Amino acid sequence: MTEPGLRERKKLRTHRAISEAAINLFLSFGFDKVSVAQIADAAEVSKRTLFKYFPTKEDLVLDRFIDHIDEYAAVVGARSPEQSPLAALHAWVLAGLADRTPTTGLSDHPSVLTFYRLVLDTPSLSSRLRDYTLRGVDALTEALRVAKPAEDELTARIAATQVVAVLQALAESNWRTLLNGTSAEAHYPTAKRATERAFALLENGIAEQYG
Amino acid sequence: MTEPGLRERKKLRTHRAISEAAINLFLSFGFDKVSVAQIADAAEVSKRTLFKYFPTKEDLVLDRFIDHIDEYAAVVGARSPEQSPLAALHAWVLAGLADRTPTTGLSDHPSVLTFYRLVLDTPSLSSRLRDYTLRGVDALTEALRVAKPAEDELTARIAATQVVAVLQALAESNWRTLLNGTSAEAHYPTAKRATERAFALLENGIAEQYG
DNA sequence: ACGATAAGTATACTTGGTGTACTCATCGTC
DNA sequence: GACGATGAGTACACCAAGTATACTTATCGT
Repeated sequence: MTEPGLRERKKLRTHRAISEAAINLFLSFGFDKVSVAQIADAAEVSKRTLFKYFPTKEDLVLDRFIDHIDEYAAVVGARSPEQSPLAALHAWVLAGLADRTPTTGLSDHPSVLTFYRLVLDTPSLSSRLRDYTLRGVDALTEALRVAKPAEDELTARIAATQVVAVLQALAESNWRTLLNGTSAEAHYPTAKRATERAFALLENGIAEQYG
Repeated sequence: MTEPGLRERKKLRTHRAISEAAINLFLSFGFDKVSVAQIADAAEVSKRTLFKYFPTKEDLVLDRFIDHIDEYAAVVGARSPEQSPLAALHAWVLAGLADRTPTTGLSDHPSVLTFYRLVLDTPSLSSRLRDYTLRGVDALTEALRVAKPAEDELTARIAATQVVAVLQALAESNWRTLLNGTSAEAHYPTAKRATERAFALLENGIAEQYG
């Protein structure tokens, strides 16, 4: 186990400096009111360096989401052997709600809230976030294939698509409620009920409602 | 019923001239190898005019998809009263497959194929296409609410999300098969089976497979 | 200490998209 | 059939995201 050298530590610091400068400016003035040149200035690096760390302006914000794109797949992959993929995801979402994990959309820490507001009302950010989400579908498809090799690829893909779409819709619904002023505390029971409902729809289909 | 005046006809012509110039150039050289300035030149209009007709470069290609955004919602809205929303969508997809409708991904007309190839291997185009798809979800959510007012908004939204995601995945799977060289004729039975499977998953859920 | 390697910079460029002020064609009305 | 209002189209200058090139400087392994 080698320590990270000076070079690595400096890279980390530069990364953080740029990211923080960007977020601060974005939160103060709005995403489109701040140019990357201003951010580079504030972080005391050249524009070229900035783009070496963050390939696009959007990534300055969404960088923090990237770690989470494979989360669904990871949950399925790490489940205990007797647990089904859906059961694992279900339990994980419920735990996330109880913990007020940002991923579930039920965190009302001010910083998290402003962050989500930024994303939701900047179209280019929402759009690029969806790009990431799509990669999550690929990962989950793969995880489902591993979990149940008997099912064919298309089935796994369809199921993964449904799961991601539903969980995403659920989280977004929670965000919007919180952005409207409801506290996480107050919304918790409703969010829990919505989750149960969503998993019921996933598991048993929508024929009962719309078939 | 008034005839379209000269002004309107000229607008139509300009629109077509720009669109055709763009598609030709894109198919010949690739989306990122052609600048909007070149397209404006080829269409003999100013850059400013081009952007009056097509708000972004991507829209030069995706303009033709816009008409189809609300298609799912329209199908649900126009169904006969005794038919359920899902049944209407199901029948419509099967009819589309039989007709080789481009929307279903089962058309192997060369022009349609090159068109889809262009979209699939240009990330910015795929991305913007997904933006449109999302608007389709909104429309379908609304249509489902009208169809079954007893269900709450979140349920409708979740169901709509699932439907759109699944049908999209189906179409994309068909495209890829056709782009790999299989004829629409040869793929038809498989595509039909996949559709039945997909609707079964939608209607009855995925608990049997992954629960 | 030293040479390889990689981080960072300065500068100029391309290109998508917008703002402004203008010309010119079409339209409805008299 | 001329006439003023309206809106399509143009020319030109501009902004900002991202890239290419050629360079300097800091860290690393030997």
